[in-house]
Amino acid sequence: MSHNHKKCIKTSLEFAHKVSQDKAMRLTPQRLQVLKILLDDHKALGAYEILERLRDMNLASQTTPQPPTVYRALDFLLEMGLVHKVESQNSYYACMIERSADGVHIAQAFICESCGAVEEKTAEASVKKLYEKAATFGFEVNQVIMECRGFCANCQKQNEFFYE
Amino acid sequence: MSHNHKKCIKTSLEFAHKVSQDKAMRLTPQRLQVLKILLDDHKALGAYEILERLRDMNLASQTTPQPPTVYRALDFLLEMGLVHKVESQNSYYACMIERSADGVHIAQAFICESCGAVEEKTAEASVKKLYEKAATFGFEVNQVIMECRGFCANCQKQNEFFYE
DNA sequence: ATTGGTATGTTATAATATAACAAAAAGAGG
DNA sequence: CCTCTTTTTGTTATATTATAACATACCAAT
Ligand SMILES: [Zn+2]
Ligand SMILES: [Zn+2]
Ligand SMILES: [Zn+2]
Ligand SMILES: [Zn+2]
Repeated sequence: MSHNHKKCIKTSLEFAHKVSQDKAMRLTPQRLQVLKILLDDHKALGAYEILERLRDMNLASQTTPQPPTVYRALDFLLEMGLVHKVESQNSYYACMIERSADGVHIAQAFICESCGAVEEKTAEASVKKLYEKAATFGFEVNQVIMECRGFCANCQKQNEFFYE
Repeated sequence: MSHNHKKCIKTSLEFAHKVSQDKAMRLTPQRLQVLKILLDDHKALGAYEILERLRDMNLASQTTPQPPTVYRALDFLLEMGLVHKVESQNSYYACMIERSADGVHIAQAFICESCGAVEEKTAEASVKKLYEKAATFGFEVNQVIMECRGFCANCQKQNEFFYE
């Protein structure tokens, strides 16, 4: 997945500010810091990895960030739809799809088990089928979790020799 | 979800024995005990809930089961496709769909957030769409996780007054 | 019987997440 | 600006989920 990641970050941050304003929610410096850590690249990080980076970034400060700090920031960012959780590995990544006004949406994550990269895609088709299935037995859907684990195109190339 | 649960358990156990034989894997008493605990009803249990029940069942024995005992049994049952994990709540439930020879399959779990019941369905349509999406960017799928959280038909009925 | 693989028992600890409460900061209204 | 209320942050402790490591027991095949 090669792209202009600087621009990618810029767009995401602009959207984050916008959606926070719209919802009258406060994207405080701490929350922003966590978001930036996750935007750093397209990988999912565990809460304690985020904590480490947060500490690295705040060596000058008098206080050392603690776990609740990270989890609170994540709660906020998840709520705003700016970050998603990879349930199958208890890790978190910054949303990377173009969104309309509202930040909240169903994410479909493709997680590479070799390099750890996460590709997020919209999932209208699969989700539609899933809703149809739910309807067949009267299930009312609140939340959909779709995760796909495997190998990204890059890692397949790099490991071609395995298949010879 | 009303059905003949006695028969439901019987069928599942028979299948478990069969698939273990076929794969030359050993469905030992401990593993069987954990499976039976999960078959008890169509809910997902956490590993430590399973542990408690296991302890209750083995009060007579000299030894008290420990966490690794549960996790090892779960690893086995997951591997055999006899049990699935609900990634979004770190819990486990016994597979409840009719399966062909091989026990391993993609499960689609509908989890009621009110009563905790899990309905498992086959998900061919959604999964097909998901594979198609993966193909568009060369992603090689190893594992698919599909979980749907919401309210089952029963709980909707019982809470109708909420919507008045 | 010996051996090599598999399963279990046991202890300790790692990794993930939250409770609870105090202090500080921010926003709303006068 | 001052006060009140709500939200956010700091801090300590602890709950919850999962695995490492190593010893022992079991089982099956030579
Ligand atoms: Zn990018
Ligand atoms: Zn997203
Ligand atoms: Zn049943
Ligand atoms: Zn199943």
